[in-house]
Amino acid sequence: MTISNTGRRKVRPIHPGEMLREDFLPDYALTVTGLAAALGVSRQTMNELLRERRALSPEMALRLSRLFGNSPEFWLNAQRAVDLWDAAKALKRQVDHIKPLKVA
Amino acid sequence: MTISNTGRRKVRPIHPGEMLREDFLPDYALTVTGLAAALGVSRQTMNELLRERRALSPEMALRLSRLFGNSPEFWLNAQRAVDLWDAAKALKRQVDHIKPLKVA
DNA sequence: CCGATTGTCACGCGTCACGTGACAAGTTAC
DNA sequence: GTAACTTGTCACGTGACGCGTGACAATCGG
Repeated sequence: MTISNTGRRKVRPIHPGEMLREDFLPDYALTVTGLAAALGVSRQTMNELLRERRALSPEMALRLSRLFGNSPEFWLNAQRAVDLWDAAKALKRQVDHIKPLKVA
Repeated sequence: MTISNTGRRKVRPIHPGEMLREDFLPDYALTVTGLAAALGVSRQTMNELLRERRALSPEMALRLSRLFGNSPEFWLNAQRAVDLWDAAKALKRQVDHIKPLKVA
């Protein structure tokens, strides 16, 4: 089982901004400004993404996948993992009230 | 190759609201109101999702997966497909301007 | 026949991704 | 050594969107 299973993780999944900041920026020798320019977005947008202050949007996933040659799903998988982790944490009580339907 | 590959599809992927409306509602004999109540959300929220007027949120994916016994990823995969399809359509020109980096 | 339920609309609220403009600190050029 | 530029970051405003509430006509059940 690939540990990407949701809701069972104890620690918050890696934010895509951390991947960018820790791996991609150094590997490709890019600055925040340079990356923003290469993607065609504002420096502010990249800055906030790198600092994990905002989520990675589908549009951003498209741009990054084009630039780095990977898939948009790669980026969105990472974002979805943290989205689900955060949502599960916030909605745990409410979701627990939902009674699973019988298999019919 | 599973045809879930992104950007190559000619037709817009199935919206999760259509899945709910066409498959799950009939199979489980649920009404919009009944589903909303079972999930703990407002009728308006379910109505707009079923009519494909809004996207399926991570929170909603959690609720649905709990109710129907499938994974949140199942629902979010469907939503992501349409998000990417829409984004690719809207940003095509801008994304085409991005020059892929050399493999370094 | 009347009350409850159903699907849908209009409205307002809070959140969030994004761009623009500005700023201090650091770097480069001359 | 100073002037010009670049870098990361902050503050502000905007449009989009998920969600709940209240109201409505139509339908259904007792």
